[in-house]
Amino acid sequence: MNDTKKLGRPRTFDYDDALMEAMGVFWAKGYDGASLRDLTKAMGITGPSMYSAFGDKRELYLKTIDRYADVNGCEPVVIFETEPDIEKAVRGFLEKVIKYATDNGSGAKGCFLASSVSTNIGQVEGVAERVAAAIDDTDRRLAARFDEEKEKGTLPADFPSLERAALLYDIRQGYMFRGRAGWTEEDLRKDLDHRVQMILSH
Amino acid sequence: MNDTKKLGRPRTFDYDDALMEAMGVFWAKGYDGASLRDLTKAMGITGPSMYSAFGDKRELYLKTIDRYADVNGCEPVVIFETEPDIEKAVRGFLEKVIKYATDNGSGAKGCFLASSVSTNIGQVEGVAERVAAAIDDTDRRLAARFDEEKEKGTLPADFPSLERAALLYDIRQGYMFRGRAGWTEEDLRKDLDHRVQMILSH
DNA sequence: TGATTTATATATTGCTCGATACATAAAGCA
DNA sequence: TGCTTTATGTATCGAGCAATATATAAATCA
Repeated sequence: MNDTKKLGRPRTFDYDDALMEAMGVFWAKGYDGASLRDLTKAMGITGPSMYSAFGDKRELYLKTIDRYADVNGCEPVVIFETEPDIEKAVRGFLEKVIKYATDNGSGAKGCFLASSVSTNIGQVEGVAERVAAAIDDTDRRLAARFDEEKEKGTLPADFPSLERAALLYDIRQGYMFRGRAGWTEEDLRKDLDHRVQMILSH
Repeated sequence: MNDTKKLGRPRTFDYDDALMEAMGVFWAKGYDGASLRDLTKAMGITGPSMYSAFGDKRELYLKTIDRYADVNGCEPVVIFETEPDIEKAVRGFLEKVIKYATDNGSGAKGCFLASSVSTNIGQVEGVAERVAAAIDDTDRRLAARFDEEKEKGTLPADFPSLERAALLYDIRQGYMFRGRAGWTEEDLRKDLDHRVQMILSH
């Protein structure tokens, strides 16, 4: 679209790489906790470069969200979509969610959107719409998989795909919440069987 | 225990009232968003009085949490405990949650703990333990009601009270999340019947 | 080459934050 | 009535924040 050659000194850093680094900082420290110093240091650029390339802190944040939504589908959802057996898919989804929710390793717990960004909904303008779109998208992706199973006959024709998809999503949110409050992987795994059964019950 | 008369000038404001005012500010603006100016103005006291009476901002926050946990049981839970008919109790619980989650009136959405405090778990020391205790307490209160129904014979003897209680709690968390992201009451009410049925299914 | 344009680096801005030093007011105790 | 203790009010602290002004470096275009 815009093929016109650019004038002036070219950027000396990679835009997308810098965005990914910024995402990591926001993920680990949250929006308020991530200072411009933290961000620009991780991105390997100086303050003015950040402002000229991304606008301001808020715009940078929104851009990391958009990038995440475009590229990184949350891993649990990908597992749910690719595992052939539907019961294993549901179980695999929840197991991955539990792993994410209780992994203290990197400092970046859970799905960026569901776990980190979601806490800034009321605080940073533009976040709510993006989170809402992400929830909607995930609901639909999960429901689509259930619909496939209905066509294959693995699930009954009257299986309420969208309701179960939304329930699965909310269960994920519950796990994330409990994980952040200190529940261990072992704790959360206790009613895994029960929940898999509930999701697929008819 | 400590009946010794106090020396010196007595406090000219009511401790508990000030705490409730502070809670309102934290509720509406979050921990970071609530500045000392906001807090002391709402409490009707000056900075030094706040520090001498409550310690610092973080301690004030923790004290509002403890006070909320002691006094204000979340209204949905109370409804669930008092409504005689178990199906109406579950429905009433969820309806109240949806109301809370989508009410834009006061600026203080949802349960203070589940909706506001929970977003600061990783950020403010001492919050995680309190939230964990609150989840645990709520799980048990919900499960206790199911157990009562089992004794009355309204629910089957093998009804998994604790699992359903935890599920009910996580559904609440999901509603809160969607509400904050912009879902309307009408949106959330759509699969209310489905979820009531799931919670009570056997 | 010189002119233009854009990115970078240094240094610094004004602001708000949480927290306090200081002096004063008001209580109990002798 | 002093003396001690605690709360209050004013005024302000240093730190850290997001954001910029200014000058310099590196590219394209004539």
